[in-house]
Amino acid sequence: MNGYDPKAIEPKWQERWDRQRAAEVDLRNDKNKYYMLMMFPYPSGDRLHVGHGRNYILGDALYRYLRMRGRRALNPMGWDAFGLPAENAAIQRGVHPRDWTLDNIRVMKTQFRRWGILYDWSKEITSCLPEYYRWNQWLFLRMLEQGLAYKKKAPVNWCPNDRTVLANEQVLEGRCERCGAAVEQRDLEQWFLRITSYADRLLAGLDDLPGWPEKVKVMQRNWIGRSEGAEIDFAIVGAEGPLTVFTTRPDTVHGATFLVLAPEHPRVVELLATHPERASIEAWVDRIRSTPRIEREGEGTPKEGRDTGARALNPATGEEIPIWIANYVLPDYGSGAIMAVPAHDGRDLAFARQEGLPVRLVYHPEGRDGEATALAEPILGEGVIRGCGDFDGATDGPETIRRFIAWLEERGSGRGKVTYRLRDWLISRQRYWGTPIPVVYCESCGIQSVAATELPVELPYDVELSGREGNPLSRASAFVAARCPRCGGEARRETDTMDTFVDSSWYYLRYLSPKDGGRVFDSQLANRWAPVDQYIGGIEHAILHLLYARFVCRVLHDFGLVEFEEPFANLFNQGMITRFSEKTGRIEKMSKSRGNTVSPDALIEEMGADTERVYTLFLGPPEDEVEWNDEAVSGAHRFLQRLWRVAERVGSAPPTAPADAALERLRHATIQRVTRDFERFKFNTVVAALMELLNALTRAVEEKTASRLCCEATLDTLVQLLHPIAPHLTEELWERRGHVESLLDSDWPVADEAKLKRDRLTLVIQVDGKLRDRIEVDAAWGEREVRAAALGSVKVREHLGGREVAKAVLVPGRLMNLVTRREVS
RNA sequence: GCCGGAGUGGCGAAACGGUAGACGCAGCGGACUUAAAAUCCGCGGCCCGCGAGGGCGUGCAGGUUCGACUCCUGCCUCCGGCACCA
Repeated sequence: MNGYDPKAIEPKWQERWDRQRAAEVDLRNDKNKYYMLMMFPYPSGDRLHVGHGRNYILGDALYRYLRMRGRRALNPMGWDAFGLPAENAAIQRGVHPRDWTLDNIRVMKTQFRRWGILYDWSKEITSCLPEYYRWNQWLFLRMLEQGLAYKKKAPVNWCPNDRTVLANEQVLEGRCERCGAAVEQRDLEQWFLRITSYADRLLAGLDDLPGWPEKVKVMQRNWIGRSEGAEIDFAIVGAEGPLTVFTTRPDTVHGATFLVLAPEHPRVVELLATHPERASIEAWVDRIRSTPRIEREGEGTPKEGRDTGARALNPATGEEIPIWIANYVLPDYGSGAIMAVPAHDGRDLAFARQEGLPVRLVYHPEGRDGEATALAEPILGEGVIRGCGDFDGATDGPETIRRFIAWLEERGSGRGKVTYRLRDWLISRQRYWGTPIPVVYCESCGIQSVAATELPVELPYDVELSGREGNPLSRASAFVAARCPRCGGEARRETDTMDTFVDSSWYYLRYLSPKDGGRVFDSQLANRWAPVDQYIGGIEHAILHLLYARFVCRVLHDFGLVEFEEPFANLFNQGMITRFSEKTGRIEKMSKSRGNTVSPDALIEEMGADTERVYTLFLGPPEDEVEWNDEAVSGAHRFLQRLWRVAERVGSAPPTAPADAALERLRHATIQRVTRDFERFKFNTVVAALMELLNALTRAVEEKTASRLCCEATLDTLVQLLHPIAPHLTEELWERRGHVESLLDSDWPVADEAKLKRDRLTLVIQVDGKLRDRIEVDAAWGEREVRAAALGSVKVREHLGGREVAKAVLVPGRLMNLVTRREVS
């Protein structure tokens, strides 16, 4: 045998796995099925670095483990292939997005292969190909038909850099999630999906997901943002129709001393119609409306407002109160209008003080009477109602709120109402590289769906990608020109494309029948294989992708296409890999832009993919953020080299030797530990346990303390347990040991309880909880015998110092604690 | 501000309420070598002590317990999410 040479071994096994189609699953048999899935990647064109490697290596280790445990594991892979970078590459380098993307996919595939990662490539999907995206269009049309897709003119988030609109979820702190540019507000006609009508189901469903990290569920709950309260109608003096506000505190309606509308509120124009300074106020409204979100909604943003001059009637007091417009009221929450109760709300109080508006107490704090005019802080959660008739004496709490709602409903001036923070999902994008929205505009028939038989609406290949303002598709006249499916007349094709999160909202179902040209997916297979048993991906999708996928799953459920409502039974979020960045001078997430990436190519060249895999998994718990240490990689490499060397020498062990039982015990204990840790995703301690076993085996072989048979059995076990983590090396050793079948098809070792037993063991003796001695005891001994033996120890007697033992606690197999203090009674 | 999560050697970390620091990196000492690399063996929390040994130690302060890194209460620091959501 030669030394350990990963450069020879790794390609050999990669080729063999390819040839054997090692990961291909026949879906007709779903016995013992396990659907595992990595979030499909965007083929970005940047070569994958070791930080990316973590996800894929983690998934592959799980996959191989499942296979060895006898599961029929499905592990497909595909490409989230639409998106802006492809279009930007086209603008910058003149490559067509399609060619650029498909090239990147080829490169990424070879990188996966070099890592020794197994996917069922017969199920591959690529979202930018019409075979896939036609079903996005189909889904859209079904949703349009059901009223779940609609078009409306609304103030939307506009990214001036990417020159497209964004969904709410894609705006982080007022900035574009992709490029970081400050998002502006524009009024545009856009397509939306009605996710809000699923808000309650999406919220309730979270309670049925025990296999999801609590953190993700909390984030989704906050995002959906359910709040209970009431709508209250305020009549406008001298105008038709009431102004409706939403409030969570209908019990403070008597304290509402003015109303405030968002500048976008539809009645602003009407209320300002007769105002003497109408022009200047409208100019102010326009300025607020076009302010970037980050400036308008930032915490430190000063409150600004204008009095409309119009007045409303407080339905509780009958009093006339002014109607204001202010920047601190959000247009797209509740009804875009609030009743201001300065006495009991900090924001209203600040605004009232600034503008000199009146403050009226509803809840009067005990012993601090008549302070309303001097109030510096709002009264929250204390006090008793006064001056409100029948409600007098009530205290702040849900019961009082319920009474007020009942009272408002009785009088017809309000009703209980639940509001969500969640907005409808804006899916229109003014970009080329996405799924065309399949509708046409006809002069006489209006918006018309493209007929199902006309799908897919294919993205034209030849378009001019110049980076100019506006969607390149709208300048592709051959694409825009269409026929109205209803009247046959001339029509204009929709040029908006879909948000790429539409692609990823149902792709896990398409993997099950990727080539089916006749339907979106095979429902029967979907009901047998889905939901996905284990989904793995980054925490950055906690809201965006995972919420959309849960929504679309329910839609498909309601269409009768799947029986389940939750797409992913278990979710695992791996942590990211960090490294010191010369550029920023800090330890940061590994990424090309921060210039702190480590390329796997050189690493694999030098030490092999197995070394990278072992190191990556050994680095720390998979869910934690871990720092890449260039020097520490060699430890993983040394481990594999030592394994190789011991495999070469194992044959030299003697036929019989004294310490077989000890090595056997460790072998079985390791099987138990490793199996448990694989189940818990603790790959780092799996590696540690295997290092310990190897250390023991090496010692036994070197010192000739265990027999050849025993050493070989230990080596075989070690090789099997290590296979999910270092697949190439272990396959090679397994083959050299004379095994014929692939390790993937070998049976996972089972720990033998009997082998774990021992006759004598070392027990720790504590005196008053402090370790004082270790003694050899018979495993069968009970408390009495152990206690006698413990008292036989000189050290123990010294520490007892003649005191009486009040109590002796025996933890079998571990320790005995001798307590001298008496219980205090 | 609200909601999560985390604080353990020089570093990455481990530890069903039961011997804190397994495993590894870096370091130190030694073997092999003309030498170096590679490899192998040994040491390694802090303090006192020549030593045997003893004391202290898991962010801080308390509590529960025979026994607490682990459970409870209060605080500090860091990280993440949300944030004028009425």
